[in-house]
Amino acid sequence: MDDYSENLDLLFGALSDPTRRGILSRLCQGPASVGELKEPFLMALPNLLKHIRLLENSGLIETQKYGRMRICSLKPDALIPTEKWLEEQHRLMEGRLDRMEAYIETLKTTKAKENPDEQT
Amino acid sequence: MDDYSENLDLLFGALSDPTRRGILSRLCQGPASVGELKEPFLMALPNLLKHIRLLENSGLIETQKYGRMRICSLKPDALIPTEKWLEEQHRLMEGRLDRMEAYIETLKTTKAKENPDEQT
DNA sequence: AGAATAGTCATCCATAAGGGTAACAATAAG
DNA sequence: CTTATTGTTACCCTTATGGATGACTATTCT
Repeated sequence: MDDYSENLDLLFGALSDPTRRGILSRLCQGPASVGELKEPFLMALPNLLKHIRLLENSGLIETQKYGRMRICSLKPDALIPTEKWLEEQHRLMEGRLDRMEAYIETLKTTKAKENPDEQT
Repeated sequence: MDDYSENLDLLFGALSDPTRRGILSRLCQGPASVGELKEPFLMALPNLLKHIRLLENSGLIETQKYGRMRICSLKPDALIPTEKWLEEQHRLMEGRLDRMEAYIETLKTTKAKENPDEQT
């Protein structure tokens, strides 16, 4: 469950742009050509292509040429690593949030007195 | 449930870096100072501070000064928008993936014959 | 006061993002 | 063959990222 690490950069990075999230949402309704995907956006085609390439590179979509058009489609399992990471965060967080005030109190009262070996 | 849109950029962007994900995971175990957060990483403090500032700006963490140290802590609900977005994607995807081959077949066989009103 | 510690600010650098335009395939249609 | 459509490549520009360093502030310790 740590094999995804490298890919998480690309996945979360791909999701960090509204154009790309829009493309993904649209592809949920089925595959679409580059031109179709461009429709809702004002930007020029080459820019949209760059987003598509980035999505492809992240593994979130795949594309295929049919004649002169390129059809893009979702790779539905591609989001799983991101969901796993988020779940893991929740697991780690479990029941540990209430330690916050206690921790800060500890910092203010005990300071370094009892940890003489803690440096750097 | 669409109010999060602007913030998703920042949230997913914040998650797209291993250092920042590492910081978040560590903060699941409770608040920590800037120096403590730096420990596992090789980079210099100023760089780590930039990551912290970015996380803070994304709303994923909050920080507070206690004496000369800055204590960072998770804002536990901050990840919710990302989870909602992912869930929404799943909802949209529901049962629509099997249309893929059919769609492509349609493209190959019917072409534009029966859609004379479809342009641009 | 003086020294150590923890953090911060200012630069610098290389690369990537995200947008644009112009020119150029390649395929399809007439 | 000629033209239109669809996508692609090559640049350009501006800003953001992610790293590094050096100098500096603010607090704490002695």
